[in-house]
Amino acid sequence: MIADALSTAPDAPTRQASVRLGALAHETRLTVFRALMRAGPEGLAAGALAEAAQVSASNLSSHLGVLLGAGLVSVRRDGRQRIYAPDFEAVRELLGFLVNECCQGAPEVCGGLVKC
Amino acid sequence: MIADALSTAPDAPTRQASVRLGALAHETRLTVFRALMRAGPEGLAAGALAEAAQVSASNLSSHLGVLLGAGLVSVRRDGRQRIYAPDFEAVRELLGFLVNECCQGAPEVCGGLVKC
DNA sequence: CAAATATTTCAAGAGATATTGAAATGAGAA
DNA sequence: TTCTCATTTCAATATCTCTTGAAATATTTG
Repeated sequence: MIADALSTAPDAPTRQASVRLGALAHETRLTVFRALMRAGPEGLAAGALAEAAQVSASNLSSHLGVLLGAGLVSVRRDGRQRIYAPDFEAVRELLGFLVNECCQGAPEVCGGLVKC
Repeated sequence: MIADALSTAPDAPTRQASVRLGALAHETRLTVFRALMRAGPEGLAAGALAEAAQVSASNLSSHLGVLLGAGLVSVRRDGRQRIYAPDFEAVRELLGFLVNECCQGAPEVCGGLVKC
């Protein structure tokens, strides 16, 4: 599909949002993602995440690949471990997309949501 | 699995959030959901949604079933059409879950997000 | 260098989801 | 009643996604 001027392909933000939502739409990945958000920019090693989520290293690794592919996390190497950290900008984008969607129809849905 | 005191099954909110995220994690469904949010409580007929998302009636119907199963939308019958409407309470719950997760690690991610 | 550690990659099988088109259902209109 | 319209249900197929375990890779330590 080189040029699809006549098709109704969803726009890029919608596509990206659905990829990111899909990345979070798995209990193991959501658990891992929550742990990373709690950990903050420092991040956590893959091993620590495997333990937190109670899954095998290889299973975890494939889930981390999905989160990475969605751009929700990043990795860096530290010695023999790999440290994963949340990508806050991506999270902000995703939340912004959802909030904007919901506010269009119902501002009251969002009001009072952010109580940081 | 009647009693899983020793297992590390994710808690109910996490499970519910992952089901709802999964329901939104599809371009057709996300498009449909956006249209419903924009339409507001009045909702939209299945036919209108099929046209908006450019998919067949039967394909749309199965996607609506997923959104319904996740509790993100409700249906009512009006003559021979079925009108779908967003469930704002469910949306609020989901956004609240995400925002709380992200605020735990990084309050600044959420700040200034709600500009309704 | 050899051993140990942390993690990823790969391949295979299982399971879940998506897409189609045809048939069924349930109104309302003629 | 019979026709048409709006929508769902069903069954079949196709396509992803998950999970596993074994093997590969990279890095530090002895």
